[in-house]
Amino acid sequence: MEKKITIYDLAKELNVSPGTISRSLNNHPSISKKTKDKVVLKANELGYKVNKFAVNLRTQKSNTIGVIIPKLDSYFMSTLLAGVEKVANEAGYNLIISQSLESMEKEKLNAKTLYNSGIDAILVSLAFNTENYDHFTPFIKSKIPLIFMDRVHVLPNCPTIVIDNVQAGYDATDHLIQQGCKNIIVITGNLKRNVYADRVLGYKKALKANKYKFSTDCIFETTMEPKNTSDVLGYIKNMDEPVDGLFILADSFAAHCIKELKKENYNIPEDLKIVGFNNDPISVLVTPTLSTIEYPGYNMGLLAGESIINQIKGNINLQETNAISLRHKLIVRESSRN
Amino acid sequence: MEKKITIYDLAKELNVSPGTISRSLNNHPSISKKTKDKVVLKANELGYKVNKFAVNLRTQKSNTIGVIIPKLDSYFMSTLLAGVEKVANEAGYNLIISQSLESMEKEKLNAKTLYNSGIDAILVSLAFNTENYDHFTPFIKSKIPLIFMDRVHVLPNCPTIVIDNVQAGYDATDHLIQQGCKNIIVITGNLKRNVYADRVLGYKKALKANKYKFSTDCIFETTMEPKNTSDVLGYIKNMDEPVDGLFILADSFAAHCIKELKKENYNIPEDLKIVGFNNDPISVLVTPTLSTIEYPGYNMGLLAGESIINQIKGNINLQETNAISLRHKLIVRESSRN
DNA sequence: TTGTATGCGTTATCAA
DNA sequence: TTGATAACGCATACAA
Repeated sequence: MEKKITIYDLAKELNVSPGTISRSLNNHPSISKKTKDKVVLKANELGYKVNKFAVNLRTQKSNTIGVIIPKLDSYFMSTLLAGVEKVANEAGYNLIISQSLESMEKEKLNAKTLYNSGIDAILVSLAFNTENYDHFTPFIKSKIPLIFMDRVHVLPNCPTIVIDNVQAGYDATDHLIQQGCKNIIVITGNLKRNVYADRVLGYKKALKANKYKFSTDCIFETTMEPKNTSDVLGYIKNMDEPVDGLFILADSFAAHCIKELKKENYNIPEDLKIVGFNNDPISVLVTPTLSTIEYPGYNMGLLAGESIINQIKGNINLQETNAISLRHKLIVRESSRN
Repeated sequence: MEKKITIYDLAKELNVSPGTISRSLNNHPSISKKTKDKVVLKANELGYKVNKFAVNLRTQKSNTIGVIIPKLDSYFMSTLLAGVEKVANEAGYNLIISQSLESMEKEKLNAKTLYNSGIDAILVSLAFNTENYDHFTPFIKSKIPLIFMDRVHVLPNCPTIVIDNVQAGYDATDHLIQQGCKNIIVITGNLKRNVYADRVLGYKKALKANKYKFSTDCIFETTMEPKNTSDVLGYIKNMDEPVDGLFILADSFAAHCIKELKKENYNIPEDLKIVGFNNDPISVLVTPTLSTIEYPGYNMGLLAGESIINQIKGNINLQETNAISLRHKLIVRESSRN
């Protein structure tokens, strides 16, 4: 382990050719068991370690998957990543992870870096404000598999892994309506992102199906940072009709809102019913416990990992699996119960 | 971008040698501005992209930092990682992240994989049950910088980045004592890990300083998974003397405990005062809000990133920076207030 | 079953 | 300021 041992050193030691060493180490079928054993033994003895740099150059592959996500420190994302990492690791792939910090510019840089670093495939969840997708074309042109997760965009040959956000939005809204809410407001993140836009779409559909009238006033867009709860409260208080239902598209922000609302003496669920999104652990710890949509982050990660590895290995039918949709579930808790 | 362009292609196009191309692209001082411009222009025109595999092989470096952490999906860890990633990214390094899932065996595998993959340095936070550290010796022997973060172990030439867990444990306990608690129980994770052992040590010190007697019954070790709250409750209820203080070494678990305790009609803080650890976002959302120790995960990540990069670049004095300790802070909230 | 020889795309040394 | 050439360590096509 002191000096770097190469296959040439082993070859010299054992009086065979470097080719034989290489083949033995890679368990090539043409090599006799005897030779293989001999080589492997010697390799361990001398502390031989393959030089991945050479292997990579030779094979033009890195056994590495790149990942771009908005932020590492969110419950959903870290759960998703945990899933991806598990699958990738088991399949012998490493993960290079970078965060866009919700900025398209950083996302572009990350994409470029990852492209140059020679990853075999890439997994992406888009930043809040990404509206140009040219930074992904190099991957497509070079036929490097690209899969979008959760915050997706439709690009040729790039499968997406999502839940049915429209239906989820519908389910949540319909539930609030069934609970008797008359004036339901949606608190959403950036509507450029499919996840939010689709949920809002579902909200509208549910209103329509229940013959409620829709008004754009009922949509409040925010960055969903804790400091912005006061904006939400201010907005709600100034509505003409009293608000009795809140559909907040992220549990963590919903939890902060609940805290503020309680301070202002709103009674939840009596005066105001709330449904969140994600089934973040916070949802069972907050008082009242938060109704929400279960969002299978870990499973999404597992699936994304499996899919991308299948694509790398070429054993997948792209046409058939262009958009994978995972199942969501409405979980009713105290915050929306009568 | 269609066919792979190499420096040879550029050389042929421009009638210069490949060496000149390489030097131009790397902004080597010996090349005239005119040639450089010409080369760069052509490179962009043809969509040239360096082959990192070749660069890595040639230079025997990968500009990549390996990371092993117990779990990606915890607030503290994802925050820590966010910090590391930021610094690394800005310095032009990629992060290869793998999780041990709290298992020493997986940690060993991860270490081996990362070692083989040719990372330039490695950052580690140990699994719950790691008690053998041989899997790190290859890095030390090969002089690959290794820094332990948070869950650390003292190994030659491996700096550690931590907070003063002993003092933090002392502060929390002393606070509970000052609030009038007579019988304080510590709920801890695996005591093999410095973070927990040290906090418990601080707890003992605080008892001693206040002339309280210590009993091993006052320490309850658990995996701190939500499902284990009932064990905690059972334990507390069966104590001879009524418990009036709880020092729970992780906010997330503390939050779950509070929920259970409230169900059992404990009054917090009247009957029972609680201090957690980490200043997890949950601590302000739970009712009552949770007193805790602020744990600077993001800053720890930044520092870890900076330190490891300094070490890679060789501009650091190892002796001087063997153990970096970050500042913690007791945050008093409702759960321990009189 | 094994050996030989070449190339993967760079960087760096030495000469010019 | 530039060119020629030799590594870097491995995998593989082709020969033996």
